[in-house]
Amino acid sequence: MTSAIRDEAPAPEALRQMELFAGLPMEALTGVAAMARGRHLPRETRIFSQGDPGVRTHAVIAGGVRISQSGSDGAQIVVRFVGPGEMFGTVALFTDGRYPADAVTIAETFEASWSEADLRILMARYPQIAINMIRIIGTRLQEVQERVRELATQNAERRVAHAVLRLARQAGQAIGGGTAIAFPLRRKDMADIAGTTLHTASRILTGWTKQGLVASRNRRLIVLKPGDIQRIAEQANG
Amino acid sequence: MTSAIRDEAPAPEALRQMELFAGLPMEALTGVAAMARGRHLPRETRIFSQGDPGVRTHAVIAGGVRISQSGSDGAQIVVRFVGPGEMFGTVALFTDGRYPADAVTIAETFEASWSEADLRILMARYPQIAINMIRIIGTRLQEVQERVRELATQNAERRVAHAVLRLARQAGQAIGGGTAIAFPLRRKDMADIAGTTLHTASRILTGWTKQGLVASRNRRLIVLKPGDIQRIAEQANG
DNA sequence: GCAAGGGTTTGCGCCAGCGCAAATTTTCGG
DNA sequence: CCGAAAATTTGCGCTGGCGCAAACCCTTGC
Repeated sequence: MTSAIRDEAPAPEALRQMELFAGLPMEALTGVAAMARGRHLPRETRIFSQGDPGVRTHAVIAGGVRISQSGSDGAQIVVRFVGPGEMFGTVALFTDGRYPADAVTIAETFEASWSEADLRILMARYPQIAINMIRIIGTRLQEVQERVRELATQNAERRVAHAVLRLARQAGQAIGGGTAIAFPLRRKDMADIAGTTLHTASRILTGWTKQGLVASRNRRLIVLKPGDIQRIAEQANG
Repeated sequence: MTSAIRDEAPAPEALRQMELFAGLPMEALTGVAAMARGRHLPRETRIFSQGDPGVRTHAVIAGGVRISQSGSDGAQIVVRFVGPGEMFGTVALFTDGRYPADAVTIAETFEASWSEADLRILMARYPQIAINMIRIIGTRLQEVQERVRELATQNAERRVAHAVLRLARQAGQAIGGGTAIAFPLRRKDMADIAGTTLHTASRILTGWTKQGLVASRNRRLIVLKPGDIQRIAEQANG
């Protein structure tokens, strides 16, 4: 999977895994692949910045990207982490044409992208792509909505628990005795995801570590007892 | 505008105003109108409940609808208020087929709706509808994202200020010396929108009333000094 | 191997705002 | 117009978690 990280067009087989192109015939995937620009990027590379005119739609083939947003005041939050097979920067095309957030790689990453013009051509030719996109954005809308509810009603520990479970589901890989989250994550990242501060996130995770619920190996979080974390996420406040 | 509240198909002209059908030829609108089911509903009528299988897409022609969501714990938030020309219940069609929230009228309302089958037929015939829907959901995604950032980084007063401004922009109508929000809004509603409690929302709004920034006339909030509220919304915390 | 710098942990004080409860006002049916 | 029910306002005490600051630890380059 990580063996093919080079600067070239992505393989049609890789695209089949992608939510946006699901259900397309092989012949279509070949066309999609031909229109793609593939790029191999080192970690901590900025792909686009908030406010940039959004001319391309992106997808992660391998690696990971952090999407973060900052307000007119300095305040910053992490919108989400994008892993293999997921799209990002798509919404900009159809709204005001500007990227609503920053995108920065968090590891060595192979990324594919399509121009707005090409994507519209593809959509016109294969309406399934438009339907897929509605489903993708719709699902994301529901997830973000869920996050709003969490922020409004749950305390910090529950929010961190939810964030950890979400990340494990999205980017977890089995490791001896637990599930490791693929990306390296700083405490600040966890805090920004869960909507709390560095300090509070640190306290919570340290507490969990002492209880043996999670562990950390060089910036990578390992979930040892998902059941217990689940319980924290679900328990009533207080 | 409110004169035509009766139980019948909506006029094609009314549909032209709707974001989902923008840019369609008149002949298409006639078809869309023919497929619609129009209903006149008294206030506090439940249109659908969270978890119901989502078989129809809805639009408000006149009146207003409150969309609220409750978690597995009892906690509840107001997702948004839907005014004339806006759609609701659309996302359910393309994701898991269940409504993700409750919809209840907050005033006498004329609502139109389309079946999933009809909507898919329309989309196949007029691809512009699919594009419109992507833009609508995309815009909403950005707004909700914004709300996440607010909740994570701003204090209660700023959040209430943002909520009031958003409502005034969305459903404001000029009234002698100010902008009135069309719907009747309880303190609890304001609290749920801003992600705070009934009590805190009450204190804040009472404070503003004493300073002459807002006024209340039978449940309807009137914004007297939008500039000052804007300033509160933008000021740094503390 | 060591020093420098970034990331993390932790102690401590403080306050925004939650929650309870009671008083007050508004709404609404009859 | 009256009384009951609902909504709103307000006082008060308490606490989660923020913010500062210091100490600690772990990487990374030389």
